[in-house]
Amino acid sequence: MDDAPTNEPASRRATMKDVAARAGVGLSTVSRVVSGKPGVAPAKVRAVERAVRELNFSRNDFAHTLRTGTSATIGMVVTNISDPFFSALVGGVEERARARDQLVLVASVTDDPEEAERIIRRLLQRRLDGLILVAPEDADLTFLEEERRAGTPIVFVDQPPTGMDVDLVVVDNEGGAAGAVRHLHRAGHRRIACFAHISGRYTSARREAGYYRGLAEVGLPADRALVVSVDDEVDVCTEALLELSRLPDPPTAIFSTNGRTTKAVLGAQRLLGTHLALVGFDDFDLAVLMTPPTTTIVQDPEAIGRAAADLLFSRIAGRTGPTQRIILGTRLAERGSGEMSPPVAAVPVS
Amino acid sequence: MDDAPTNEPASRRATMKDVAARAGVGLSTVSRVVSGKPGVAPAKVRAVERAVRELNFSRNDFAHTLRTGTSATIGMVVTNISDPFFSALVGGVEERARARDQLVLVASVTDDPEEAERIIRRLLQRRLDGLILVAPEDADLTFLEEERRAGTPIVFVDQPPTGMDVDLVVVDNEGGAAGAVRHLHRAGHRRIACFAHISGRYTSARREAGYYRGLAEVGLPADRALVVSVDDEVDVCTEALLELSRLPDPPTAIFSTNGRTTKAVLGAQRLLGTHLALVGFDDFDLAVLMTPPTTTIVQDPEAIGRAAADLLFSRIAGRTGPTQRIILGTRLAERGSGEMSPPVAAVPVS
DNA sequence: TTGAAAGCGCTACCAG
DNA sequence: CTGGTAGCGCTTTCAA
Repeated sequence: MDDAPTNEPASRRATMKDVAARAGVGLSTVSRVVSGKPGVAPAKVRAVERAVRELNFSRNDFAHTLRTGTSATIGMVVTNISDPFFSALVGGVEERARARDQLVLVASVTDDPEEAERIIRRLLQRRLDGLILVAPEDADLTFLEEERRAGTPIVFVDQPPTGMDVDLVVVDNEGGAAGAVRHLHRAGHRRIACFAHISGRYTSARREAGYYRGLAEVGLPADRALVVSVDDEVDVCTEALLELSRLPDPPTAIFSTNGRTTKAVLGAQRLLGTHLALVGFDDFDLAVLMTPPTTTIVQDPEAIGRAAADLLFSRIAGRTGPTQRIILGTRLAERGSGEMSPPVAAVPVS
Repeated sequence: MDDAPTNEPASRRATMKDVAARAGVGLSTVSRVVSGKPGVAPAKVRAVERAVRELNFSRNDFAHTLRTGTSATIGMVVTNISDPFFSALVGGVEERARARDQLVLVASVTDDPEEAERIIRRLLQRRLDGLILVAPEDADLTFLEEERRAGTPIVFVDQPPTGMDVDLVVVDNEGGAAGAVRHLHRAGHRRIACFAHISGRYTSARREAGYYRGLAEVGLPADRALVVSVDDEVDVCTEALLELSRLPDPPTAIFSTNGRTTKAVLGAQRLLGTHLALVGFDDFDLAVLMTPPTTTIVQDPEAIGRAAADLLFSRIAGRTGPTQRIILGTRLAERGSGEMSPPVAAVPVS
């Protein structure tokens, strides 16, 4: 019946004005206390803090950002958040952002380049302090130049956009792939096939290039017949495996250019009952539980994320100068699947 | 020397005022065109659109939100974005949000309950339209009640907060676990161990309860000695396995309460060379490539995400009424690891 | 040390 | 149909 606060109605959120009224001080004083600015009498500080607590006040970030022009938020765009590689990447960025008390606005886009552009534009409307981006293949990202000029730092990860000079964090795809080939050669293999992901994404292409470089390094001839284009489907890999087996001089080992392809090859080999040696780019969870355990080229997605975040924050902090590209190394995790398989059967001599 | 735009300086971003000036119309007209409101002369619409393009204008979302009070953004808090389960969950939410042209602000928190509260508060300062939350264990979330009363819809997923009546989406943990036990019983197992995750998180506890229910359903006695607490470490699981094997009447099968534990058990069995039957809650990528392929209780994290998003959006749209809890079913993916292992060796009779 | 007041860029309500 | 104008909640001069 009276105006005592009942429980139901969605009570409007408290603003600084409310706090000021309650604490019996001016609006500016509240602002100063809330943002931790010095030069306020201790008594008033206490009064304000009490009012804040009582009113459950929390500053409206939108008003704050509108006024100051800085949002304490960075954006991140990945092509597929469900992919463990990308989610680990986000994890690395999150970690660094948290340390700086920044929020990360993550958007996951599909392969549709138009949609990617729409989402990125949406993100940018947020007047983010900066942006970390896995460039969607085929997307026209030139509008981002504009954005960078307007003052939003942008860092690309995993793969660079075409035709732009940008801050970038990638791994040494070529070096890693070459190392895989050297490893297989050392194990005695002379016919090494390459399963390249058909999409021809930047990383696959670099890794295929590394495959050729590795062959050259160990003095093996490059044979186009040994390079097949596949995707992550087991069927497709099975088909490719079959075709390879019909070659006059079939391969004894496979290098696969990415994690999903490696898993598909594993599935195909199981289906076919074949046991070609295998080294795959990208580590995965259960590699060690395969039979035999799968040797992989390991990259550290969290480290990539951290490096990208560090680079971005240094730009946000005002570092100028030429664009920077950071190339992270890879590591060979040797687990046995690269070895020459025994000539006939797997039955050990007892 | 003159004021022609050179390339270097970080040119201030265009505002509606700039667009209005350029197009020779009023500010309100620009606002109308930009937000697609009807009732503007076609000629002016075109003029504004041209100016927008020329100035590369994009609406400042902060000002928009400040004015309208709605941010077209929902928040999502997960405990570990790098976990494939949670990233798939986010993927499901993203999918639905995208369809509604909403952005998702994802924050990943650690196990530290204080930090979780800080991050959630930060998120809430953004005046989000709604929040989807995986309740961090042990965190005191009562301050969220306040928030809900202030009008921010909140949906919990995967596990409910303690002591709050909330909108919720979970899977039928108990039913799934009971199904696993029934499956093992059907395969002939009479001594079934349960590997429960030590943290005692909600899901593990529910699944352990389901294990007991399953035993009861098939008329098997509950034996506390068969229930062990483990984490995701291979060592710990190895130890547990060893201990179990020393029992006078050792188990012939294992039910494991979550994906990470299942993988650890797999690793432990490989280490020990044991081959107990195994059914694990949570599916994983390479289950089919294990030897034998691992039978799992499958839940669909993307479906959980979608359901949570739908529930949230219906609240945002104004649906009132009692809280709703949605329980999603699980599915048994039978792959062979639940079968009775052959009495002696795995060598087939030729 | 403090409060009043002028906006940040936008929307929505006016009167025309 | 259109433009002027009053704020959304906050920060930041500027005087007092």
